[in-house]
Amino acid sequence: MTATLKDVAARAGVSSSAVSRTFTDGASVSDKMRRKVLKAADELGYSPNFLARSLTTRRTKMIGLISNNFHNPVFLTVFDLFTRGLQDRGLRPLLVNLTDETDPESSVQMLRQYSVDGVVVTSSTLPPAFSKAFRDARMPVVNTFGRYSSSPDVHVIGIDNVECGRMAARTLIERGYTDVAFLGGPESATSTQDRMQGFVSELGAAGMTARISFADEYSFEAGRKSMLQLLKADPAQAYFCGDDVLSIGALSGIQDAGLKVPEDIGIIGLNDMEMSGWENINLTTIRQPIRQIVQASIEM
Amino acid sequence: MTATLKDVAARAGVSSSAVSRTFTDGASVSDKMRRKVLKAADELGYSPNFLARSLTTRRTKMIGLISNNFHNPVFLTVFDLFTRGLQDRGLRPLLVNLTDETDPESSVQMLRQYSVDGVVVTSSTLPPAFSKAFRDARMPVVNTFGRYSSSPDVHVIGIDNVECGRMAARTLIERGYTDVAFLGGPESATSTQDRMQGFVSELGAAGMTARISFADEYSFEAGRKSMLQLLKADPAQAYFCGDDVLSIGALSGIQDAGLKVPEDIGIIGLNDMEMSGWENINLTTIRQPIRQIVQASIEM
DNA sequence: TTTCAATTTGCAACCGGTTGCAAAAATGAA
DNA sequence: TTCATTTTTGCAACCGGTTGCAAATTGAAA
Repeated sequence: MTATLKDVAARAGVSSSAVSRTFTDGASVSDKMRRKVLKAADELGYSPNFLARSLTTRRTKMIGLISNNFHNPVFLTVFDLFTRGLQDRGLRPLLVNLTDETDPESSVQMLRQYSVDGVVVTSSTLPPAFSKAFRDARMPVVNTFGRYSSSPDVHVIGIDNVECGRMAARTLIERGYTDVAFLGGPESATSTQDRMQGFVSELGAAGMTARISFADEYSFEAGRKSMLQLLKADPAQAYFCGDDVLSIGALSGIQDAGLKVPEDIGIIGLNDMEMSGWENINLTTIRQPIRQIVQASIEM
Repeated sequence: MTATLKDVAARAGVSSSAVSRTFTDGASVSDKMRRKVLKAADELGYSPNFLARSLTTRRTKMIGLISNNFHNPVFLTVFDLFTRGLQDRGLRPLLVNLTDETDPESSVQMLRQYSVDGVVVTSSTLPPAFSKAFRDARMPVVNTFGRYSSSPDVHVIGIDNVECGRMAARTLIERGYTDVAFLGGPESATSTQDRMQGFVSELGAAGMTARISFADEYSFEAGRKSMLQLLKADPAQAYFCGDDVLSIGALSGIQDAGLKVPEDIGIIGLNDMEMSGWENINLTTIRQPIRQIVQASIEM
C-alpha cells in the first residue's frame, strides 16, 4: 500500500542505498542526488518506516513510560510534561499502566519485545527492586519520584523527601503549633518513609514529638477516612499530610466533622498540584523540576 | 546481546522456521519439536522481537492514543481505562499529546512511521477533520467523545450530548427552577454545541428560555472566571455547566461571592468524574460506557 | 592531459523474524 | 509389508530498511 524505499529508488532511477542515505542525516549524498530522491519521494508520499529502520540501527526512539498512579490527579500533569518533553526530542512514550496484578517480569519482557530505547518508571510507591529489574535486562532506566538508593545504574530523579519533611516541620513550628502530627501515604512507600523521617527529626531538634499515622494509599478516600478516624480519637492541632490529594481528603473529613481549616485544625500538604489552588488551601509549594527529569532521560 | 531466533535454532539443532513456528500460535509444530525449542529458548532467555515480526505480519499491536486533554482530571480516568483495556487485549498505547501547535499532518505521518495498527482520538474539542486525516491515511480510527458525524469510516463513540442537555433541563425544571442558564465549554466544541442544543430545546418545550454563555475551555479557571462575571451581572437561579471541572470552578466562584450552593444558586454538571464525589456537589451522573469504547477499538 | 586524493554511488549482506512450497516423516488402511 | 494421506520440517525468499566496502565519479593539482 504505502510506498517503500524501493519504490522511490525505482522511480528516481537510483539505488536503494541512495534513497536510504538521503533520509539518514550525516550520510554522504550529493545535492543533485538528494533532490532527485526527494522529488520522487514526495510524489509517492513516501516516508521511511521507523520499525524497519530500528532493526538495523537498534534504536526505536520509543520510551516505556510506566506508572501505577492513574488515580492521583497530580500525575496527569506529570504525564503531560513527560509526553511533551519526549515529543520535543523526537521520542514516543509507550504507556504501561501497572495494576496490582501485573508482575514486573512480564512488563520487562514486554518492553524488551518492543525494544524500547529506555524506560521511565514514574511512581513513588513502587519498590526499588522494580526498577532494578529493568536494569538487569540492560535497559537504561530512570526512576522519577523514587528515592536515591544503593542500587547502582538506576537513575533516580525526585525531590528530597527528607528535606520536605523538615520544611513542613519548620513551617508548622513557625506558625506556633505545638501539637502536630504526620498523616502519611502507604507505609511501605519510600516517599512516605522519607517525609516522615525528615518531619520527625526536625521536630525532635525543636524538642517536639509527632504522632504518626498512615493512610492506605495516596488518595482522597484514604485521606478522608484516616482523618475521620483521627478526629474521633484525639486530634492534633495540625497535620502534615503525605501529599495533596491526601490533604484534600483530610480536609473534606474535617469539614464533615463541622470543623474549619485553618481555624480549628491546620493542614499542610505537598505537591503543588493544579487542583490545590482551587480550594484556597495553604499548601507547601514544592515544584518538581520536571524539565530536568526529562533531560535525564535524554542523557541515557 | 539478547538471544535471537537463530541462536535458539542453533542450540536446539533445528531450523529457524521451527523456532518461529513454536512462537506463532496456530502454526504446525509437533509436541516433541515444541518442547525442544522451548527448552533452548528458556535457557537462552529468548523472546521474539515484536518489531521484526511486525515487518512481515504487518501488525505492531500498537495503538496511537491521541489527546489534548492533559488538564482535565476526568481524562486521567479515561487514560486509566484505555491503557488497561488495551493491555488486556495485548495492545500497547503509543501516547500522543496534542498541543495547540502540533498540526494534524505531522502526527498522522509520525504514527504512520511507527505503523500503528489503529488510532484512538480521545477528545471532544478537536474538529472532526482531525480524525478524518487518519482515515485518509487509511488507518482505522476511533474518535471517543466525538460527535456522530457525516464523515464516513470514522468510528465515533460517545454519549448523546443532545440528550444530556435534555436531561439537565428536565432535572432543573423538576426541581422548580424557573430562571435557568447554560454555561458551556468552548463554543466551538461539538460537545458544547450539542449539550446546549438539547438543553435549550427541552426548555423550549416547557415554555422556558435559557440564557447562554461560554467558558474559554473546559477548566477550573475558566469556569470560575465566567461565573464571577455572570454574578456581577444578573445571575440566574441555576446553571447547567458544560462539564464537572467547569462546575467546580463555577462553584468556587460562587463561594467567593459569599453565596451558597444549592441554597442560593443551583449547579448541575456533567461527567461523573471521581473528584465530583469529593465535594458533595449534586451532579448528574452520566457514566461513559468506556468498556464499549475499548471494545470498539478491537473491532477495527 | 595525466595523476591522485576526496566524494559519491551501488552491490550485497545483514537486522530478526515469517511463510509458501516441496521434501521428509509419520500415520493409517489395505 | 506396501501405498496413499496427512502432518511436520527445512529451504529460501521476503518484510523495509542500513551500511561496509569497493568501484565509479569528480575535482584539483601537476
